[in-house]
Formats: sequence, C-alpha cells, structure tokens
Amino acid sequence: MSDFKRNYSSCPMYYTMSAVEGKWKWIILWKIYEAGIIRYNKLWGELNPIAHKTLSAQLKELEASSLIHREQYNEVPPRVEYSLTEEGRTLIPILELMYQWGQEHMK
Amino acid sequence: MSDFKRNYSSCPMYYTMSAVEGKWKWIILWKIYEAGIIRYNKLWGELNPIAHKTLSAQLKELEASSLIHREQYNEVPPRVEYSLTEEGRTLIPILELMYQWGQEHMK
DNA sequence: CTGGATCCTTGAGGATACTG
DNA sequence: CAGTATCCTCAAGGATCCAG
Repeated sequence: MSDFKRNYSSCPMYYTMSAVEGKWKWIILWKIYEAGIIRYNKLWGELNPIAHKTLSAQLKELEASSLIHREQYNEVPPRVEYSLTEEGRTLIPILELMYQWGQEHMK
Repeated sequence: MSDFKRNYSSCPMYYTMSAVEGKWKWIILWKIYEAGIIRYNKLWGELNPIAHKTLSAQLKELEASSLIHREQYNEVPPRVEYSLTEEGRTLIPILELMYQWGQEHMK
C-alpha cells in the first residue's frame, strides 16, 4: 500500500482514486462494461498496444478489489472471460459520465 | 503528448483520462471545488505531503487545459487563488459521483 | 507566500520471449 | 489462448534549497 493510500484513507476522494488507480484501470473497466463479457485476447486487442504484463497486472488488481470477475474455462485452447461484478457495476454511472464528458469535449 | 494520448484520441474515454491524468489531478479538482476559491498554500496543506514541484506542475497542466483559473494578486506577500473555470465546472458531476462512491465503499 | 531550480529515486509500465 | 518471466526504460513524482 502506497503513502497515497495510507495517508488519505479517511477522504472518500482518495479512496476512489486508490481503488481505481493507474493509467489503464478506468479504460479497462469501460471496455469490459461496453462488452458485457469479454475474453482476455479481445480486451488486449482493444487496448493495444498495452503490454501483457501491464494488462494482466491491472486485471489482477481489479479482481482483488472485487470490481471485476474472472471466469476460467478449462478448454483447449483456454478461455478466460472478464465481466464487472455487482460492486464493479456501481461504477457505471461514473464511467458513463466520463465517456460523455470526453465525447463533448474532444472535438 | 504521450503515446497514450496520441493513439487513442478517437476514444472519448481516453480523452477524459488524458485531460485529467496523473496521480493528483482529480483530487486537486475536488479540493478546489470544495473550497470554491482556494489559495496555493491552503491547497498545499490539504494535499500534504505533496511536493511543491508536483503541485505546481499539476496546477499548470490543469490551467493549460482550461479546467482551473489562476488569479494572482500583486501584494506583499503574494497571494494566488485557484478556482474552477466554466469548463472545469463541467466535471463537477463526475467529481460528486466519485466522492459519493468513495463514501459508500470505504468502510 | 508562491512557487522555480536541482537533483534524485522508484516503480509503473513496456518489449520480448516463453509456456501449459 | 492466456497469460508468466525477464529485463529495462523513463518520466512522474519527491526532497531540498533558493528567490521574487
């Protein structure tokens, strides 16, 4: 846990930014939300050029925070699907607003 | 401009995350919004232990993005006040939701 | 009081190759 | 296909001192 998280655990704004921190998390959440359910490789393709290491690390953190769910099917070749958890879905209003804000300001 | 910004300028979500990127920007915006108008030193105190270099760099970027306004009074000692611009105020719904989300999940 | 200037650290993120 | 394993870079961020 970083100083950032430790020192400001009492401020809701810090809490939110800690839960979804890093360069990619909001975008990953958005892509998963958009797709509903999405496979690892598809996600990777949409975020390209993200490194596998980066993507899998962020996914793990999001999973550890209970914001996304990882479903693994023991097939050959393997299949893994990601989706938002109930908890993760509580972020949808924020995701929607962020997306809309970008739309309106990006011209 | 980073690869992040360059490669994804077509996706609204990337646009938003680029406009308010970095570890501190959302929190700085929140603190300014909370205060309405706030002096440099007050802001620095609320974010402590943030480095002066970091704070002033982030403030400059936010100013360059037209999200905050910097008003300088030529007094001795100097006084500088920051506030949200019209543009910056369009982020308030997002800030409010982020704050609320933190409140509800931080127990 | 509001930063700028310097120097420095560190860890997030990336490139590439490899594996069950 | 869905990731690890390695190694590496670089720039955000920090500590400290200085200045108008």
